Amino acid sequence: MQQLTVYNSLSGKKEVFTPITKNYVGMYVCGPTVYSNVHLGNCRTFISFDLIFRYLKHIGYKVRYVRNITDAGHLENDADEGEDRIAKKARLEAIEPMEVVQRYTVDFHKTLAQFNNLPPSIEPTATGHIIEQIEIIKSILKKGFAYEINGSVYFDVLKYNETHSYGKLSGRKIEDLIHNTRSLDGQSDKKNPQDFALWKKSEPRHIMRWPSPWSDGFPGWHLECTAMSTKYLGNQFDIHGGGMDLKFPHHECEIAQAECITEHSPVNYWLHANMLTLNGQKMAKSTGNNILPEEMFSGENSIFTKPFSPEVIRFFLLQAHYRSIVDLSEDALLASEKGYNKLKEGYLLLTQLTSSTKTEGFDIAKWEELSYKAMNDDFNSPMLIAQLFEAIRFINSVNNGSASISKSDQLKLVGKMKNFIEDIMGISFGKSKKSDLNTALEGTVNMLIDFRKIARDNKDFETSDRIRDELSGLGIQLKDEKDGTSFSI
RNA sequence: GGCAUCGUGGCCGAGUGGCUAGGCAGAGCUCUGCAAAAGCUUGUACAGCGGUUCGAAUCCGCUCGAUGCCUCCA
Repeated sequence: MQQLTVYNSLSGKKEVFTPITKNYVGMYVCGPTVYSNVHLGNCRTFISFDLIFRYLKHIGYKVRYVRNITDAGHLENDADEGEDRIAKKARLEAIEPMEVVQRYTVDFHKTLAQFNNLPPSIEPTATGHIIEQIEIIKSILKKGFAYEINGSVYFDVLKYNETHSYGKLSGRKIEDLIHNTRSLDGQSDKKNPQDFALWKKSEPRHIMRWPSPWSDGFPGWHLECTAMSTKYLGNQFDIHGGGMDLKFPHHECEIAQAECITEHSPVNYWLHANMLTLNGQKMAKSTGNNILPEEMFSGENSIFTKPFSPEVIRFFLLQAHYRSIVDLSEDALLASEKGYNKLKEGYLLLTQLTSSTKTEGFDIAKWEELSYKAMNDDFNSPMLIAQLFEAIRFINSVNNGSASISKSDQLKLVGKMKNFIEDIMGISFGKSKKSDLNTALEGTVNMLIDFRKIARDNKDFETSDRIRDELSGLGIQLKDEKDGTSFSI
């Protein structure tokens, strides 16, 4: 087995992946803020890391995958004017904050399940780790890298930068930050605009609040990920992932928070999934440039002329590398849908192939090697898909009689294809699988095929075409092959 | 303005210093009663301009363009 290499955002290079503890991987991925329905752009990131999680497990690692739920602590504007996002939404809808959290957490889980994502090993919530966050703030204060003003605590970026390097993940220099950080009007307690909140004192109207040594308030956003990742994965762990848009300032701040206490890098490999765009622009909750998965599945949206299934969308996303920007367009989805169907047909055909004494026209060992090579090269799913289509071409050739496969190779290939398609890529073929047809309906279609054959033998093409066309209208496609007629849905 | 990433054939999208990515669409052929499906054949693409090199789309520089981040964001 070749070595796995991953692109580390911290070094800007592909590096050989070596876990801290042999055979074990600790992976933390920043989860969603649950104040609205998860949109398709959010899903892309989680599908990307689902691929990574699945592959790490497949090649034998025991993976602890931690993905948080942010249910408190997101500042909406600049710190001092900010209010908790969850709380604001709750007030607008006159319900409890935790009701908002519950509703959108359920939506999040349901949506990811539709995309066939595996659940993470641990899914901690920010509100469940207030105590841990307070402890970290105490440590940072003790180290002298934070200061308290009016009940709020801020991280002192300039002070930290004197002995550490703030900006090493995103390639920023502190001077540029000082020069470029927008200073909003209003009475900020912060010493410097680039400082960030560790603890915020709640205003009286604020519903979500917890007691702390400094004030009744709530923790800063960056802190929760530090608290939850280190609690479950240790002060130093293997992989930290998230969307590209979190690189700065969120992940940069996480590094600062952890390093100023432990004096070593908290994360060995930083992995960032790139954005999904719509009309060439990043999808975002705030701008309204987004589409919900449910709107894609149902077709009830103003962007696409037809619905697309979760399986097709997942396949579409995996056809691009996780580090490239993908633009959502009807043409691209349509092409993927056809490709997905071709893959499905070939995959289902494989088990039904008539085997020969030996395999000709395909080198399964070489094919398998190239397939793993693709995934070992920074999880290159598009290249793996290209390999899958090589196998599909071979399967179709066997079906046509221009290639052959032995019984043992057939069994072997079935297993490998299942590994790559279902286990690693998480692609399923949903309800349209022919085996899911109930036997009565399948028998009926086969009966119609028999009648059509009789008609064709009698050169009654009017009848035979009518059977074919009407079945086609019902979504059942007949395929005349050398030794009879088969069908697919 | 600063930082970062990217710019590949009709569309989507990998990739490497010299060897076919793949999918969709198109063309021709085979098969077929006709189709569809499938198979075979077919596309001299790598933003522009310089430079390094025996050789660059792949390395370097510049120009142009796009996107992301610099404020919450997957």
